[in-house]
Amino acid sequence: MCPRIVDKESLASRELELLAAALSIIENRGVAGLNMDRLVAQVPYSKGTVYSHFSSKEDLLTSLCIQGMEILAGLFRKAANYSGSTRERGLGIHLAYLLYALLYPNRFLLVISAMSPTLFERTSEQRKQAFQEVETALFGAVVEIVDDAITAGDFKLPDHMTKQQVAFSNWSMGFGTIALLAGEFNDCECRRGLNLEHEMFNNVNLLLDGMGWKPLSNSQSHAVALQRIAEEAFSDEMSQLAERGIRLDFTRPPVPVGATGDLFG
Amino acid sequence: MCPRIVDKESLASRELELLAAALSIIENRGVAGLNMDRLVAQVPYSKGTVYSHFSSKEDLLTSLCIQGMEILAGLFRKAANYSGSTRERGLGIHLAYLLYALLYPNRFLLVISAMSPTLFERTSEQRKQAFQEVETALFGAVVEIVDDAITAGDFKLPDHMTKQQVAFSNWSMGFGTIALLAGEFNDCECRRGLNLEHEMFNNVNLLLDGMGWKPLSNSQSHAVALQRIAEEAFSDEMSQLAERGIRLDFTRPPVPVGATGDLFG
DNA sequence: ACCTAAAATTGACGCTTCGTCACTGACGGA
DNA sequence: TCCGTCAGTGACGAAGCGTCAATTTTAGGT
Repeated sequence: MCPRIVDKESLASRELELLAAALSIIENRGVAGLNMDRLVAQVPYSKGTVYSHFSSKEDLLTSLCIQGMEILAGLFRKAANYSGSTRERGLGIHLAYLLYALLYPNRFLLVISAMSPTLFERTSEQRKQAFQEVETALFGAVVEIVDDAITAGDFKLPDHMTKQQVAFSNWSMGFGTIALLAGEFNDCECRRGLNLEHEMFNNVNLLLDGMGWKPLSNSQSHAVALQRIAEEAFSDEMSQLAERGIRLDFTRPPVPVGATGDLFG
Repeated sequence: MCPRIVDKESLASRELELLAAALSIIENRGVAGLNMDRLVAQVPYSKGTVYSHFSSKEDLLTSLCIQGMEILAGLFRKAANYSGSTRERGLGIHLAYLLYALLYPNRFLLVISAMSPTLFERTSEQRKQAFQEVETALFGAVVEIVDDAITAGDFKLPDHMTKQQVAFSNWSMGFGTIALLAGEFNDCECRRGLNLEHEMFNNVNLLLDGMGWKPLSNSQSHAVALQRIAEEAFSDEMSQLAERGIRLDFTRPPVPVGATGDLFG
């Protein structure tokens, strides 16, 4: 009359195990290479058990997505806690986003997939809600910095815009830049010569200047500030990147000229 | 020794027929609802014939994507030919992008899907090349306007940036804004109260101001200019939208306040 | 120690969908 | 009339998803 107790803890850890296995499959064989049979084969549980955690393959992918956004939230927190001007902290948020995309490219691509209804409409309601919660948390961190900037007088809300809208324009720019440049799969002529970290901060600084977020950009000064944030707030992430042969140096002159110069005249 | 002649023309028109059928399935039952058997059932050709046009389902989707980008290229041309200041023509490009996303939401979502390797890595080489060609054409149209702006003296290339990079930052902002707001599927709290057309031009004007593209923004004046471009260069598209109950009015005050105000303080 | 019943787990199976390939038949020349 | 070629066909094999009847495990109750 008193059957097995559902041990919440080991249940959660098993879910992590499943997610880790799924991610490793994706890393080895691409998202298309992930299928439930393969996952089951790689893990000491049966299909039924896997399906007791995730209502569908898409639910699993969304879950992986959420996990990634939680990592990103941690990075955002580091940026928000950085002691510097509000503009520097704003740059820090974008740096966090950039580091996330470079450290976990597969996870970033999953977010893009999650925008297509195909994926999202087949995830469980519960999971969708979790997704929105992390998203709100991420967004909230940005709004907070905008708020601080207003309080500090570094920045005045543009006409007819709310804090939320300002945060959103930053999000749009960050997301758009990374989405278009992430994934080497698509090395179209248009993008030849473009370099993710440089375009990211070119774009963001133009935007922040446009909204009058002080101190305004003198590319060189911002490059130096950025480099310091990277070293001080994100030393771990920077060295993880370095281990993979990716060395970010924001003080270096922007683009290795060539290749692109002639294309568009 | 002289078997059936491959009539290039009817071959091309059959391809259009297939694409139209595929799109109508997507419109009725979503991307997930599109499958090759259903397509074959809806069309007076057999599976084998369909597969002689498209090497895989993904190849078909990419093809649909390309077709959409060609439509977009047409809209870009209208914007580029508009007789007004270079900044107005720049706004026109973004307006074209917006109209495209509103008139053909399914096609826009396909572009997003196309960013995920899952889709792209399974399309034929030939199709990939076609994709890059349209993309380059689209991008070229933007670069051209940037060039005109420099020539006209409306705008000075920011330090260390090329025309290509400036065009790219516009693309990032436009794409990011639409991608995050398109698709009602994802109506997270963060986005409540945000309105695609207003955010689009808030964001773009901030960016253009940031790069010093004259005349600088006085939101009201730009709103009026935008409204005129919409009416003069895109009257067809505007009325198509109106038919579907979507009335764009850029001179209206930005956001129906409420809902969002309290959420982030 | 043994019984019992609910919960947890299993994996074979049914179903959908993709893409192929052996076949058909239409057509023009010999 | 016969032949060779090739567009077109659709039945079929392979692969993957998700289910559910059967089995095992667990922890009180006796």
